[in-house]
Amino acid sequence: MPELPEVEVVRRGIADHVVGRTFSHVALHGSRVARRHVPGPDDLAARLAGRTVLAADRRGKYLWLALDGAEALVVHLGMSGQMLVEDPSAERRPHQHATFTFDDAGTQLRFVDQRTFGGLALVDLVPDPRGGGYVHGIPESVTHIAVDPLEDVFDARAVARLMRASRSGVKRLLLHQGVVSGIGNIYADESLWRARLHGERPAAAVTGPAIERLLAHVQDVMRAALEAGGTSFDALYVNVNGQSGYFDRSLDAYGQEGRPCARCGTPIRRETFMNRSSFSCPRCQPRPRVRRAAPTPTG
DNA sequence: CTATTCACCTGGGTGC
DNA sequence: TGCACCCAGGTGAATA
Repeated sequence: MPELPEVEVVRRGIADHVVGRTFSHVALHGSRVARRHVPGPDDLAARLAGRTVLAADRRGKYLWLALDGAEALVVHLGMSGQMLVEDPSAERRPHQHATFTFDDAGTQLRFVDQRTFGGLALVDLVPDPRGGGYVHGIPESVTHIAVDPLEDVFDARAVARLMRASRSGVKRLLLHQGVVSGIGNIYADESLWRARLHGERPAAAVTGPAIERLLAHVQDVMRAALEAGGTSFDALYVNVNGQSGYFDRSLDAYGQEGRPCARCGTPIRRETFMNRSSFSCPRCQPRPRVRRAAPTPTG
């Protein structure tokens, strides 16, 4: 599943191939891929033709191509989206929703997405209200997304303060893209394991320094995953050349149900949380004590 | 206002 | 072999 490190691998791959090139023709296959582009798919395809790519940028899990004319092609990979750089003569792939052809007759850019949770939109570029180092600004539709842990302007103390002001548990907050962006289920579980915190611990009951340590683990695990080319369990996540990352070999918690904890040997448990799975060590990450709002009447 | 739940989507896996 | 069902999960609209 593409979380920040996987999207960053894709961004780098795209940047190498498309920055400085000009679209000659964009074909959208079906209308769903452009459902977030309000004027519709025909408008999107028409307005992309002739535009030059100035940069490939990213915040959290949002990826965009900054274009001339102060607009950006925003790409969200959803759960299964891929951006592939391929020869125009290559056969069209199953679930290929968009084909970007350039005026130099070189490689094509293709958007492939099996589950179609991802999508494309053309959005105005505006100054970043959060002060990130984006030369071309950020898409207006990304302004509600928080700074991600790998940005220079990431402020762990500020995020810890925000988290501790909430009544939610730490995992729910890690997954909230308006608090800190780029974290999904995999890196949330990995960071919580490293920090020895159960995800359902109320953030308000964790000390500020402990939250900051948790966020430092988020940064560490994401940097390590990036170095390994990202995490993938199957062919759904691939880089622009169709290759898989291998960080899944380094996971300590996520997907490790029944395997011994690398610290203490206790079998990793799987719990249901927010209609998803959470993986943790029962010994290193004890569940929080259940707190009652009021004493239970006894008879 | 905040917090939580649910719809969206498809292929691979499993149980009968 | 077939078929029903479950599961993965990021996002944002809907709901409490």
